[in-house]
Amino acid sequence: MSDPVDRIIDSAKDGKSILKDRSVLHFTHIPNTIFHRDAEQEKVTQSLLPILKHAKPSNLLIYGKPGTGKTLVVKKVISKIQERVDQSEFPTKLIYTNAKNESTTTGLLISAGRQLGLDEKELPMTGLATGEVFKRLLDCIDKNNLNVIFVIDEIDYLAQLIARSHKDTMYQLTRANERLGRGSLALVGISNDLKFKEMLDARVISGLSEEEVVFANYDVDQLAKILDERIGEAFMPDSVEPQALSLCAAMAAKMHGDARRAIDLIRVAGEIAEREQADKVTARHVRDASQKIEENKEETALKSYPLHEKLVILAVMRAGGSSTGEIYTSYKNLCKATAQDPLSQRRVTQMLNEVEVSGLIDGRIVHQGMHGRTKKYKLTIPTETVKRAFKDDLSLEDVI
DNA sequence: ATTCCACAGGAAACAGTGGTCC
DNA sequence: GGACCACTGTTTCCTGTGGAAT
Repeated sequence: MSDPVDRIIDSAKDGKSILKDRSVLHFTHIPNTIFHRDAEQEKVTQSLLPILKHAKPSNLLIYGKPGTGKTLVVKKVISKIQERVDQSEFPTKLIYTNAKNESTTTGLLISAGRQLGLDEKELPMTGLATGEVFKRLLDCIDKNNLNVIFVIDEIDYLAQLIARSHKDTMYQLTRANERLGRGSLALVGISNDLKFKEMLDARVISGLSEEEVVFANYDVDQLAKILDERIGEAFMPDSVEPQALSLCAAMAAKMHGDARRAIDLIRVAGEIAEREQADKVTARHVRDASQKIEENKEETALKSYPLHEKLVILAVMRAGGSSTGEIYTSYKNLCKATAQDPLSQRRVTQMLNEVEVSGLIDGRIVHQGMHGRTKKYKLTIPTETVKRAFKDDLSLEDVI
């Protein structure tokens, strides 16, 4: 019997690859043509165009579900504009941040500052008041006479952060030009959530949405066309069955027409097919890929939780379908078994809500009349997935 | 009609960490 | 070195809830 490691390496080396260029299937890849987005590209270009005439562009708000090509279009337009602008005479600067990656509003401003070239000394990560961080940012723009386009992806998260911290960062950002002597700052907000404006102050809304562009969801045919183009670049000729392509498009169309999801699916399906040394990617590979993506997502989410959240999830698993009170009792027992100090019931209720948002557990309010009101929780994923995700956590060894 | 249960969930306060600024 | 700041994670306190029981 040959060595299993050698056998796999040898077969991979000898087997012919059906994937030609997998980087094309990565989400950062910007394709040459962005299908079905001509009107949106025109609108975005129009509103940023004033910068070519040395004037301040309008603030712009872009809406659309994930995977509708919003970020792609913005990046393309800005890179084209940057090619045309005379940098020596009219220095333009693009700053891109994703609000989802920042846990605080100050963090977002500091990330912007770094991209403007401010170092740790000029703009420290911590210790400064938000107003001071903002002032240093504006000073930098003013001093260098910069014309900045500040793209904030997933701006709805920023709105949530602001709602939590009661700061007026967003208002200050939209009115930054009033404080700038030289240079300018234009905001491009990208949001997945059409209703996010409801969270904002009327003053901020008027400042932010001088122009708006809405990206519609892709339908099955449009997704199929996008996939066809990417497959042509990424795979060897005739290595993806038409049924596999159609299934990918159909599955992604069900998820509000998410092109990114469609591309992920075909990539993972391709990798599965390649591992099996199949000649072609089939519909079965796509179904396997879909299942694998889901499982990975759940396991990663479970693993990323802190210890007490994990204990709460285990408590829900043990007391499946029970009320908050019963779950709390189960949680306290788990704490005892793992030698942890239990947190308050209020905090555990809060954690249950947080976990519910992620979709791993499902909560339903039940009115029991004389027996009060409670919320009953149950796991939405198999208990096996939870056990698999937690098995490497040493502090949970005794309770799994 | 009123009472009562078993919580849900908002608000405020607090403790602790890790930093800057003067 | 003390005042100040941002932030996280938590506790404490409190009000609200809807239907069964009385």
